[in-house]
Amino acid sequence: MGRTKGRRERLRAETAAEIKKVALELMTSGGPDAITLRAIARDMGMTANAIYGYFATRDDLVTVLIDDVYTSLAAAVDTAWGSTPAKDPADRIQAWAHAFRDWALANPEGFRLIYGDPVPGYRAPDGGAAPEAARRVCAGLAGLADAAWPHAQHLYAGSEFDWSDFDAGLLGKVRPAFPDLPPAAVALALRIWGHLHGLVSLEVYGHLRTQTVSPDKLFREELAFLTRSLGLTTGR
Amino acid sequence: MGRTKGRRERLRAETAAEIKKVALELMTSGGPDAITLRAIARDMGMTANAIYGYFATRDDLVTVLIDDVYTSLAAAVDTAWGSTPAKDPADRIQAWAHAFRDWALANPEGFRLIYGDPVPGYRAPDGGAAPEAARRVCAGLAGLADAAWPHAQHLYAGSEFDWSDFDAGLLGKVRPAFPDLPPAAVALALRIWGHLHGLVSLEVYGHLRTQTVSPDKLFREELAFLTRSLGLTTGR
DNA sequence: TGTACATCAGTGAACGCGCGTTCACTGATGTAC
DNA sequence: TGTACATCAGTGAACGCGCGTTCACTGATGTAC
Repeated sequence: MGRTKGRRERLRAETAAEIKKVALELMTSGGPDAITLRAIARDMGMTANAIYGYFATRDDLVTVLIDDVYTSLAAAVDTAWGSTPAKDPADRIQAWAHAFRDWALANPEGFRLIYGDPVPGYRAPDGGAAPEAARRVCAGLAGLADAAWPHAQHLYAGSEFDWSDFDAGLLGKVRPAFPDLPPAAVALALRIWGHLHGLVSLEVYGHLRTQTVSPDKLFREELAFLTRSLGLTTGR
Repeated sequence: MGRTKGRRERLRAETAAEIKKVALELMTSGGPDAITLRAIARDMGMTANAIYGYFATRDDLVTVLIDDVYTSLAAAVDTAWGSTPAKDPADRIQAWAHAFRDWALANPEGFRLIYGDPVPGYRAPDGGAAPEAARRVCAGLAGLADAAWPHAQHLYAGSEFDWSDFDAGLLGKVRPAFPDLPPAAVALALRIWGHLHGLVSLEVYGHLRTQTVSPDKLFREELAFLTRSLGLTTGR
């Protein structure tokens, strides 16, 4: 009896998952506004209004999509970080960065959904899992700077940054987790984010593939220079 | 008679320019797919079909928009580069990079149009000014690497790149202009592009403003580290 | 085990909307004598 | 300078389309006795 009920629930969950999967696939081929209930239904061999049994509205679907996708990115980078020994900062940084890129290449629609043009007509609601996932990614970046800081801090003696340069919300996330991090290191974290985001988004949006056939080699060289410039030696 | 004819032509050109301006404004507030003939016409107090007097089709309008915008970016970076003395590579690099960022911040819609999600349903035609503008921006980046290479090349002794890593089209643009540039320097140019693109696109898409109130300071520090890591000293 | 009932995933027709595009037109601006 | 004509920017109605969403419904799946 629990069994039969479980079966219905499982089918429900599978259909909901398929709706999300198809929505992301549609986005890959046609941009964020290709996520239409009718197109999803068409792909699944259903009628459009069947989707209302799973999501109250199109915006609800998009919200769940963003939450899912963001959480999956956060999990990917956290896992990579956690499964590298803490004593080797260069390896940890490289693991985090590679996890970031690998996730983006495996989920290009997700990357666009999070970091690209907003879905037309969509406004993010207050709740949802996305803010928490954003916090984790953000804390991950701060962790990169934190790991490197003991070796790199002498390079930042002349940094012009102080706490007032940063958003209070960001500091609220970062300072409790990394109490020893100075403003210059937070700026370093943002710069590292810029480096990673730049190469990855050029690649996801197809601008890099038209220039080089070896984007991974480029990314590896980027990380080699990054860790070297932070005074770290790497085992990789 | 040349006068009166000139007047009509001037009015025509002004209307065409206004259509393009309004189209970009619409994109700012609503993403690329907010560029609809009806919305443009509404903003201008015209009927939608009046636009057909200026552009044969909506895709035509988008094509002209992209051409215009890309050409204006190419002009901005070329001008900045050209108006800095060749003897000071660090200054030239910083001028080029700042021109890139300043242009993007002044034309965020343009930046998204060139580097962001494609306009839904739009396919770029073969002709147009965009490829030429892309070539100029690309050559500009190669110029950055070229300027820095004499000072920086010792850092790239172990580079794994060779000519086969790059797209033939890219090399066709770059090698004639910079015949002395080795593969490692082309990779450097792409990495620099990544750094600039990363910070600028994070800023244009609003991800940086939620973290720091001083994105210019961050960009300046980025360039300071870049030129320093390339073995260049700067007068700025 | 068999039958009557409840649940509920999905249907099919319909709504109002904004879109790109076409068409026949109007009326002001400019031209020719 | 005055009049007849040509140009051409913009109008207004209409088309077919895909969209989100609502509604009353059907029919298979599961439940209770």
